[in-house]
Order: sequence, then structure tokens, then C-alpha cells
Amino acid sequence: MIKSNCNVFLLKDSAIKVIDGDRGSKYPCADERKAKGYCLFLNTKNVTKNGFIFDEVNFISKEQHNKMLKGQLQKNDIVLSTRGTVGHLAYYNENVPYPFVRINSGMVIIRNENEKINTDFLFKLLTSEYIKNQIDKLSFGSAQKQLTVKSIKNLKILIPSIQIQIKIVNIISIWDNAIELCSKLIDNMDSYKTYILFELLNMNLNSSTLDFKEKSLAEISSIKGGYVFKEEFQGKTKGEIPFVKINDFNLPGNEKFIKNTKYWVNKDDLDKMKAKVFKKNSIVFAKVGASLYLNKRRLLVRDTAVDNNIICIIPNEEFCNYEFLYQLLLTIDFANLSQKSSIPLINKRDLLNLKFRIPNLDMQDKISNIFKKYDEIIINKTKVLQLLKIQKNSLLNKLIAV
DNA sequence: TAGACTACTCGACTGGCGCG
DNA sequence: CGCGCCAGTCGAGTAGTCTA
Repeated sequence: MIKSNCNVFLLKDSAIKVIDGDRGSKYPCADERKAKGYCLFLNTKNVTKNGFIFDEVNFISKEQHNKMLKGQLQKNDIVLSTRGTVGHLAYYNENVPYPFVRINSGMVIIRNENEKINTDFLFKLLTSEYIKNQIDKLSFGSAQKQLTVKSIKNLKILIPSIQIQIKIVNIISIWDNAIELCSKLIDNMDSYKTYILFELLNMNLNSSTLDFKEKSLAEISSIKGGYVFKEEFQGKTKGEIPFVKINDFNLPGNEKFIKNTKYWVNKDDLDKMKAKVFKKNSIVFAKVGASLYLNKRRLLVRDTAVDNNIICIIPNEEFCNYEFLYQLLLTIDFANLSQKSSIPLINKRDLLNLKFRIPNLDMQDKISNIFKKYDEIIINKTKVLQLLKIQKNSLLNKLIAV
């Protein structure tokens, strides 16, 4: 759209400043950053591929803030990550609730001082493939990617007339708004589900008409660990049996059910590894390493082999509906069960002793049907969200038309 | 031999050194 | 003093050994 009637500039020739943070002697050390304080001190977790995220925030005091020189954000500044994960962008506009914000040593500020460039447009342009490709070429370092201020100043930008800039911003904003709404909807649905389940399971027994009985996990299921997946058997991307590893939990489509795995094996491989398959409707999750803090649970949809870093719960259908047990397990924070050693670990004994209050099978069916529908809606909304993001990027690239 | 546990790799991230 | 760079640390995941 804009290629034919726009000008190409270097960032440094366009009255756009690239400002590094203060990394001198006044740079705050780790114990000077607190959960509360005067000035938000950004870390790389705050500047993500989806813009600012403020789940974990660090602050410095007013005194420290005043001592430091460069690196304070002004409204409408753009933040670019330059070390480790390079190329993440975030926009410090009126939606950010912190009045005083500083960048850390792994970021720069991009400040637009050109009246002929709309800053909203500049931000959208910087997030396009056109700029991403340049950043990929400019970043260096094998162990750790880096971008220097000098190279950022040499980024090429395409600037159409201000009217066209505003048109592009308006079009892309429709997608941005839809993406934001969809994300909020998914978050709210997730928290509401957790709340309802928690309330249900903690109802006062005396006032409840539901017939709850306290049972241990040992009474309603059996528990078994997975098998060592020797390297020599890894590599097949097709086969008779999927072999699930922790990483597979994160594959698209595996949000609740293990539908895809990176590696597959055949029966012969399993025999050689002395491994056995786990049945459909078994519940799997991480048993070792920091990944168990992520509290991800998944359901098997077919006979599946399981890695030894995963533990598998096989529901006893006489007492317990697998969907109900899956939902129950989602309410448990395994951080509380983990052994307090250098590496988090949960063992079978602790799991077997876990106590739950569960209703009869008929009621379990009814409850789990409600949650199943709820999960389906959340998974569908997640697919819509992914699609919106793809559409937005493709549209942006078409509008920038490189 | 199943389950528990340890040791390790790899890559991301952070703090701050040191050269110009 | 500023900026580029490097080394240490941490987090996530993996593969193998130990032991009851």
C-alpha cells in the first residue's frame, strides 16, 4: 500500500532518538529493587513480544531514581529490548498505569520527535516483518543476541504521508482491540472457572445437598511414572505410538489433550526401552524440575508412551470420572507438595495421600460436563485469538507492503 | 524393576567490567 | 562517563543412576 508513495529514511535521520539507559555507577543492584516503590524499573519480563506485561514488577526508591541520569520513559516512548531476547517492543502510552518508569540495561528508548511521524504508526511499523527482518540481520552474538544503539539508529523506516499513517493505524487498531478483548475474555473465563470449582469443592457439607465423601488419590486412581526415553530412540516424527515429553505440553492443540507429540515410536522400540503405554483418559503432568511449578495438566487421548520426567494418574472409573479428576487436579498447586531441595520434585507417596472431597459418580458426570463445555469455549477462544494475531500481522505486512 | 532422585545441558537473563 | 561486551546465574527441561 505505501511502498509506491512513501520515503525511506534511516531512524537517525528522522528526528527519532535512540536512548540507552543509565548503566553507570548509579545502576541499582538487585537488592535495591523492591516490590513497591516510586519508580518502576523495567526488566525483560515486562517487555514481551506482546508488549508490556506487568505480572512481576520491581521498583526503585525516589532517591535512587533522582540519582540516575538517562533512561526514564516519557509518554509515547517506545521500548525495544536489546539483549538476550532482542526485538521485543512495548509502547508507553496512556494505558500504562505507572507515572515513573525506567529501562534496565537490556533495553533502549525510541523517542519520536518528528512532527511528520505519528508515534502510533511508528510503533506499528516497528512491530512489522519489515523491521523484524532488519533486526534479525543486525543482531549478533551466538550465546546471547545483542543489538547496539548504533545499529538501531541505522534501521530503515518507510514513512508515508501523515494521512496514510493515520489510516493504517486506524485499520490495525481494529485488530488490536479485538485481540485485547479476546485475551481479557479468556483470562476472565479461566479465573471464573477456577473460582466456581473452588467454591463447589469447599462448600459447607452441612448446608449442602450434595453427598461429598473424602477420598485420597490412592482410593480413586493409580499413579505411575513414565519411562526413560533413550536418545537413540528419539527422532521418528511418525510411528505407531506417540511419546510425550514435557515440551510437548506447549505444542499448539495440546492445551488440554495431548493430540500431538514431537516424537513417535513403534512397539519394538518400546520393548527395547522396557516401556509401557498409558491408556486414553490418563492425566499427565511434570514431576521434576521447575516445570512442575507451572501446574500444567494434560489428558491422553490414545495409548501414549510417557517420559520419565512425567507422572501419570490413571483414574479408577469405578469411583471417579476422568474429566472430574482432571478438573480437581487443576485446583492443586504442586509447589506446595514439592520437596524443598535444590530442584523441585514430587513423589508418588505425597500424591497418593492427597485428599479430595468428591460427590457420587452421577454428580461428577454432571459437574464435569459443565466444566468440559467451559474448557471447549476457552480452547475455541484461544484459537480465535491466535487467528486474530496472524491476521493482524499479515494485514500489517500488506499495508507496509515491502 | 519401578520409582526416586541427581547431574547435567542449554539458553535466557542480569550485573557490571573495562576500554575508548 | 558511556557503551559494548563478557561472565556468572537462573530457569526449564533431559537423561541417566541409585536403591528399596
